[in-house]
Amino acid sequence: MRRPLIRKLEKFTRLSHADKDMLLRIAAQRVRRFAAREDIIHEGEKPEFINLISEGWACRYKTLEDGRRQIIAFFLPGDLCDLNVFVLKEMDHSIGAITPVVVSEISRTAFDEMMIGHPRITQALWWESLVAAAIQREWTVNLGQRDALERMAHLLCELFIRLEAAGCTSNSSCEFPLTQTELGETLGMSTVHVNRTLQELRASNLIVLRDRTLTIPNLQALQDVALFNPNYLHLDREGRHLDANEE
Amino acid sequence: MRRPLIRKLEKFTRLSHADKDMLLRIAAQRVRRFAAREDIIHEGEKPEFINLISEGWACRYKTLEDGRRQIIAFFLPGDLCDLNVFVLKEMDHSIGAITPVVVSEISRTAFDEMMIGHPRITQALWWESLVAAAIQREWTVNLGQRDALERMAHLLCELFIRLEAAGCTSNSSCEFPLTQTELGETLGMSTVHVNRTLQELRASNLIVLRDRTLTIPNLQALQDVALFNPNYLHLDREGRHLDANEE
DNA sequence: AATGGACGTTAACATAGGTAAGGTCATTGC
DNA sequence: GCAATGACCTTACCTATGTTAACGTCCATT
Repeated sequence: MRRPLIRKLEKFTRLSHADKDMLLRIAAQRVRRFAAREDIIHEGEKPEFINLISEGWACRYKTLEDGRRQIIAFFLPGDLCDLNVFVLKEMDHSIGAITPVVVSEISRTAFDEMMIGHPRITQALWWESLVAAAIQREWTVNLGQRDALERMAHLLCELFIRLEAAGCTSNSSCEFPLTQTELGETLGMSTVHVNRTLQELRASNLIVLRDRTLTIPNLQALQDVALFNPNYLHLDREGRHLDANEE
Repeated sequence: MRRPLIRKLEKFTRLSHADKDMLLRIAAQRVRRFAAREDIIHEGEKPEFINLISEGWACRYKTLEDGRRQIIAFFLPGDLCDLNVFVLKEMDHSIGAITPVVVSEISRTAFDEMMIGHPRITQALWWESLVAAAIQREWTVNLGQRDALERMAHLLCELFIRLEAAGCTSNSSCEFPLTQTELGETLGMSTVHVNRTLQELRASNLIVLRDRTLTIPNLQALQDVALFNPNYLHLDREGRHLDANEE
């Protein structure tokens, strides 16, 4: 097992054996599987669990009355849905599987237990949720200011770096299950223009994308095209905040 | 004093006198004033406090290397910056005043104290931060899927309803200090097109905007143009989650 | 009263990106 | 084997929005 969550959290802080055991135990408690394209939670439902994506890709999305769909976020292996979601009465959006997905449901009690007994995990989870918020903000910038080519390049950089943090890349390649339609729904552009844009990135040798595999031969070059600044992912380990709970 | 934070939190839950006193006391501890256009926090700084906007409007924003600026969020009276911000090493964006602004700085200790002694407040603050996240998601939808007219209408609906929750409206009017440039930086469009779009909304009698005052004669009509669904603001009091901490 | 800046407005023109339509290729089911 | 489907790709055409450049108004400053 690749344990993407642990792998990712360790980008931020060191976890003890007890911490890691706890995380593994919680992730094993209630496991559910979903087929590709299936909804994990529907808009309007009352959330009962925090969902942890253990395997596969999922997304948040919202659909307007007239059918337009916007993908709001991607969940990659090791990603969690909102920690505090219990506070809300109902979901204002849906979460759907992109590939076949394995999800661990974390109950409120299990979560509270963990918060009390494992301050290191708690802090790491807050970090992870702040990073998720930072990503959402960066998407706002992406949609508001960047043109199609920059936007696409930016998304690819972000996904690649996040996959790397979860241990889901090898060299300069990763699995890339998104269809051009989904890319369009993410970046606010038509599939036709997604296609044009991908062609352009291919022609400049910035990406190789074939058979659901993405290769980025020169990440820095792609970042330059995208005006990509990775600071919002807060991945530098120095960022951790050492406090009295230090073991 | 209008106490916009208390007013807003009471949209979600009932607060005891002790709760309200606590909030007032914390808000009075460290007060700072900023001039219009002044930065409250710069990208790159280490955040030391949670900022509460007591009076005036502020915004989060990010600037790309080449100067393009995107406003990522607005802070209206009663709004808080990220609760958990202490966890991060440095700000990945800036916060700037739009109007002259009064800010209460909340220290980590004050915040922790409050979390321990006032579970009702704690819960209400988590609610407020989940709503902020929901707003950010809705902005993603706005920028990704809606055209200029819908986008503008949507923003105006959201701001008006949020101001209402903070007690900053009278009838169908509110102060509206944003310049057309700032609207453009928010909605990802040129100032010229902002102007065209506002003209169009005026011509349809959907808004009156003059002398920094916005009037929305028929909010429902504006919502219809915007495909605006207020559920993401989670303002219905029934939404509160009553748990063992009930007093 | 003159100057300058911030903001709003308008017009003429340019273009990024949308729409519609249709084609290829692989996969699946009958 | 053939129809149906879904992903991808392409072309031709069209439009929403950007760009540039004027110009007007209102204030604050001198």
